[in-house]
Amino acid sequence: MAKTKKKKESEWATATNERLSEAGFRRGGARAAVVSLLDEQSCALSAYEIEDLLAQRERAVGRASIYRILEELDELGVVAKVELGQGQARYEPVRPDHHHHHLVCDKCGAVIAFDDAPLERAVHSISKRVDFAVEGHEIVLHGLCADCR
Amino acid sequence: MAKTKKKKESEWATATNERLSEAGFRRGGARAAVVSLLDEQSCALSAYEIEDLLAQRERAVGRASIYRILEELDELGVVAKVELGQGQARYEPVRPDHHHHHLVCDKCGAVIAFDDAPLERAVHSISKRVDFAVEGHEIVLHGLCADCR
DNA sequence: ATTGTTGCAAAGTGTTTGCACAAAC
DNA sequence: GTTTGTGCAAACACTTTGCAACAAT
Repeated sequence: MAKTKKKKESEWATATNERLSEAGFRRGGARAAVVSLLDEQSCALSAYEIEDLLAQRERAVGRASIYRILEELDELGVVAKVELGQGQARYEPVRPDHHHHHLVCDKCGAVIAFDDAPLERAVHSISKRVDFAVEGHEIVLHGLCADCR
Repeated sequence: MAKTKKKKESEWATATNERLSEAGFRRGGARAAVVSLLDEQSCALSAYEIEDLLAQRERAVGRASIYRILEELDELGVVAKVELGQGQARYEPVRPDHHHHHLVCDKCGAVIAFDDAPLERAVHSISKRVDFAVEGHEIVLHGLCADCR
């Protein structure tokens, strides 16, 4: 029993790898490392955070590759790019049953996820009302987190 | 009767100028031009759009000054800086009675304002529920506008 | 062997900062 | 006359692109 390195892979990583092969991508080491790291995340990471974490824990991946891979994953719809008003983008795995939004602390930059059914309902009902083909939405609440308050 | 240049100034510009004096700012030409331009806007402009419009219509203002002025106005709470996921910030006058959010076209970049009471209610109720001092919120719906669809 | 993938360095874009001069008080 | 405001250019931070080497098929 020697498989020490690989942690169990969740549904997201499995589905993502499947989508990647379907879309004709080859299995590259850098992409595998990014997918594996994202798979462990429940919330959004910035490209720099991904770079640092990969350098420490899995396998160093060049910054350009990280951005390229994240863009591919975003286009495939398996990753969501979110802009939380911090001057940088964040990326998180899309798990259809774990849709959520973010609280951002204006002091320390902490990002906290939350979800809310009435909010989703309100957004859905707006989507039907406007002369606009709504494909997605992003909701950011900002203020001070419990620690900074 | 020679006053050809000055258009009528709305409540927002009046209130903003008042806030500026209260806060100890002097009356500078660049800031006056930015305030006057924003005063005419109902929706958000980027720093570059502001620069271009000022160069054409009112009085050219250096880019650095524009950013500095917008930051001051944002800190005074009379301007809102909104990040719509377009890789640049946008700025709009804060009119308490005209709170709104944005639809962003992913194809042409168009920004359209909308408001919705149930949505605001949902956000307000979340604010009370979370362990976080919510100070503001930003809601962006993205997709395709009527023209691009 | 072919074609996609990766890393490096360079270029790009939006924003901020340092500093000297001009303007407001 | 002192202090703040402004413009320019340089510096910055994040992201994208060009290209040569590498790996997957």
